[in-house]
Amino acid sequence: MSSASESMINQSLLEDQEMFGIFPFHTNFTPLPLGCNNQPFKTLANINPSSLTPDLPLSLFDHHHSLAPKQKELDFPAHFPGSQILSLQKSTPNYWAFGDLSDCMNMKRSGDHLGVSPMKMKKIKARRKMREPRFCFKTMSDVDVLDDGYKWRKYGQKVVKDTLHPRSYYRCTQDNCRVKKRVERLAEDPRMVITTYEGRHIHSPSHDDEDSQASAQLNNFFW
DNA sequence: CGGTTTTGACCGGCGC
DNA sequence: GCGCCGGTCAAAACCG
Repeated sequence: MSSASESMINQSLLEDQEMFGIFPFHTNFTPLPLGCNNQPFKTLANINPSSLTPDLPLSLFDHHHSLAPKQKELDFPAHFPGSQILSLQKSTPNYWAFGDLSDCMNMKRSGDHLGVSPMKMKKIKARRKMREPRFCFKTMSDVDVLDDGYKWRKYGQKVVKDTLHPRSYYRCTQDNCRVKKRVERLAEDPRMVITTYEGRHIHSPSHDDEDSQASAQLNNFFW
């Protein structure tokens, strides 16, 4: 095993401990709650709003129950007119259900989303510990792949059981950036697109090389 | 010609 | 074990 892969493991462990994300989305999408729990997602920001373009608002999220010292809550709709909060939920006091789409869906399917047995939850946590940070959300959209400012290469497509629409798998095209996302349509409502992100970008979005100071500033907070 | 998509094969985890 | 299933690989096709 090379030292490179060792450092990759260390990095993924680090990333598991803190999960921040700035997620850009266009104003014509309608983010909706996933429905695992009624807990609203906290929105946080220490970003400079003037660095945001009107057609590409950014949202900053923290999936921990405690806030990082320098973060503060932000009224998103007011702060970014035309944009909407991505509504994401946590399933237990310190665990976010949206962190894993399949768990989320399993809970939903069983009709018992709050009643996950402690044993199962233990398993889920153990498994997740080894994973990159994740979150997912659903939007009403005609297009499958939402423009989030990053460049993606498709590396797979799969028909998942009991769904009509295939799931697509994407990887960030940037060298050494291991961020992945998957996109699928909801079987119950094909107007809905579910996007799941996994990992954090090691770079800012590439809206084709107009690399500004602002994006460099934001770099630390990107996925 | 280089980057991206397509698509069947492959593989590993999990439940039985 | 075995089979199912979701995720990934990789060769070929596609495309600008």
